[in-house]
Formats: sequence, structure tokens, C-alpha cells
Amino acid sequence: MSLHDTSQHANCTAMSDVLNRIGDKWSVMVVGMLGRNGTLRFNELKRLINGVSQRMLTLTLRNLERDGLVTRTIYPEVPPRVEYSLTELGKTLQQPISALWDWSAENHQAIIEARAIYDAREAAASPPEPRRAAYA
Amino acid sequence: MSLHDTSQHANCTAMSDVLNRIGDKWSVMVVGMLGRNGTLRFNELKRLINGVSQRMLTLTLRNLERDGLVTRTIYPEVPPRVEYSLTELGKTLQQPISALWDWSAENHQAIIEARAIYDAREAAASPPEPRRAAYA
DNA sequence: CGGGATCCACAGGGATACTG
DNA sequence: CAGTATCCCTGTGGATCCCG
Repeated sequence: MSLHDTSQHANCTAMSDVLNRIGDKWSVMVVGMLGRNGTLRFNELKRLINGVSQRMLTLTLRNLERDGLVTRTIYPEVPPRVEYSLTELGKTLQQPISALWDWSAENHQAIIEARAIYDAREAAASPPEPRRAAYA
Repeated sequence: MSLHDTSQHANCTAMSDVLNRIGDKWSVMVVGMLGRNGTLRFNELKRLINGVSQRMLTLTLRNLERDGLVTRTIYPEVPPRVEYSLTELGKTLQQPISALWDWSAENHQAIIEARAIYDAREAAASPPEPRRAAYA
């Protein structure tokens, strides 16, 4: 029971708090990438994650570090090298994230189809066009 | 293997797409509530979810309905009654969401502590205060 | 290379009022 | 009751330039 009544208003705020970080698109991506690849440098992450800007990647990594999910290791070389990896806490997060990831892969197609059906009904229900020139 | 190489750039977009809906705070809340309570009316959801505005709840429900995750049933009465519940697809989503929820409950405290430590180090590293009136 | 700082645009989302 | 419509403001996030 202790784990399943987490929704009764009280922990709703805890969930909100965690979701603000976890629910973030880039955070999920970063955790996913680090979980699979172990350790990555800044630009490796940037290249892997596709559409992320360096600004967003920096902010995301800082937040994850602040929350104790990611470690940041600086090598004082020239040129500088910074490596990121998951902490133990971060690794535990990887399971739920991975589950979500798998669900996405499995059901993405079903969602796309559902959207198509919904949109088709919408288009049929509403007047195709408010054409005002019909009377003239 | 088929489920675990979902990160290789291609499905990154699928994940993004799904995350845009799933990663949304309110969507997670709604799925969580409907998963636990089965069927709920609009205002029941609104009351349960705490800080959601009617505008956001409406939009969230519409999107979930469009994605085939939630059914919307209208009873043409006076006053009107509209009931929401999860579809089969929505129920499958409930497992990953629940996992995330449980993780939040378990690790929220650890995150808060990590933040405190991080913030303390930040405060120590940077000048405590730029107090300009000190000279006067 | 790995950022920090700045500027700016846009959409997300709250508050409020009205409707069927 | 269950929305829709409008207004408006803030945060998010991209683009750009610069620095150690």
C-alpha cells in the first residue's frame, strides 16, 4: 500500500516537482543516452540528441547534476574535456524511463492512427469552409 | 534486441513525439487519476488534480482523446454530464506512468537533499553578496 | 571544446467572462 | 456542468557572440 496511494493529494506536489524535471523532454533524452552509453562528453551528447541546442543541453545537464542524477567530471586539459554519466540515483531512474521509452516505441504507430481518425471526424463535423461568397 | 535499440536516432523522433504528450505534467496526472478511479467527470478530475485550470484540463483531455488514450462520453442531460476513462491503450500506458510515479515517491527526498548540497556548494563558490553599500 | 551572456520571439498557460 | 473565447503575461528555448 505504501507505494500505491501516492496520488492522494499530498504526494501530488512531490510528483509535480519530480515531473518538472523528469517530464522534461531533454532530461529524458539525456538519461536515456547516458544510460545506454555509460559516459559521454558534452558534444557527444549534443550530437546524439539531435535537435537540442547547446544552451538547453547545458541547462538540462546542470539541473540533472543538481538533482543528483548526473555526475560532471572536468579534465583540466587543453582543449578542455568534460564527461557526464549517471549517478546511482540516476541509474535507478533509468528503469522507469526505459519502460516509457519502450512503450513509446511499441505504441507510437497506434497513436498516429488514432490521431488520423480523430482528425478525420473533426474535419467531417465542422463546416469544411466558411465560404461567404456562396450567395453572390 | 528489438525493444532496446530504440534510441538509435530514428526512434528518437518517435520518442520526442510521444514525450510531448506523455511528458506533459497534466497528462500524467490525468492518466494517473483515471487509472486509479476508473471513470471520472470533468469537475471531479479538476478537483482531484489540484492546480489545473479548466482551460488546461480541457486541452489535456482533448489531446489524450485524440491520441486514443482516453474516451469521452457525453450524456445529453440537463445539466450536462461528461465522463472520461482510459482506453485499452491508455491502460497500457498506466504501467510506465505508475512506475515513474512510484520512483518519484521513493526518490523525491533524495533529490531534495541533492539540491540542497549542490546549492550550498554554489553559494560557497560565488561571492556571498555583491553588497554595494559597504563603502558608504 | 565546453560553455557563459545576451537578446528576442513565441507559445504555454493562468484569469476572467460568457454560453448551451 | 462542461466547456469556449479572450486577454495578457511569463517562461522556455533558439540564435548569436564571446571567452578560458
